[in-house]
Amino acid sequence: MALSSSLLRRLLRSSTPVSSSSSTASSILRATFCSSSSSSAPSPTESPLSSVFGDGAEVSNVPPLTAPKLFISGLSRLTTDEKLKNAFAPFGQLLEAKVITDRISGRSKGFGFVRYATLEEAENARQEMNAKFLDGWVIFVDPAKPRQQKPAPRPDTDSSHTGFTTNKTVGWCG
DNA sequence: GTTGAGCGTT
Repeated sequence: MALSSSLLRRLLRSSTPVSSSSSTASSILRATFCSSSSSSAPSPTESPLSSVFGDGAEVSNVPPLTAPKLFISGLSRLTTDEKLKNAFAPFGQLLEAKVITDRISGRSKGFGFVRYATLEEAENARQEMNAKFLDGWVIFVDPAKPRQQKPAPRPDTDSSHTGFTTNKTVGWCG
């Protein structure tokens, strides 16, 4: 089933810590893989959902990316741009790989961005690096949202200079 | 020196 990394993250993070304080991520991964593997759900009756989706429509495949830009979350605070770059380098040509760091504290915020040359490389890297270990933390790869669509919208054109002369034009016809 | 929600600077 197609599970958004965000949702997964929420569930994992909000869930109470396991008894083992050591391998928290391992259990998470195992749970993730187990859920997708165990398709032997004893359903007494046919699931209505399957009929809704119709035949031919498979939910197992995730929708393709719309941009070669990926949003990496779950990074360790020790992870830097270089580590991220080295981690996503063998999956394609990285046009840009940067870990977002707070300008005040100067440390990584825990997420970063990677941009590939083509969507194929991005998809490959995403499917290959999604829910993988990096610096001891499980990272999640998701399509990045556009930072700013239109930075400078210019609705006005002729009202450049402060229009005070317009008053004269009106003419109060007195 | 560090523990966890989220989308970056030019």
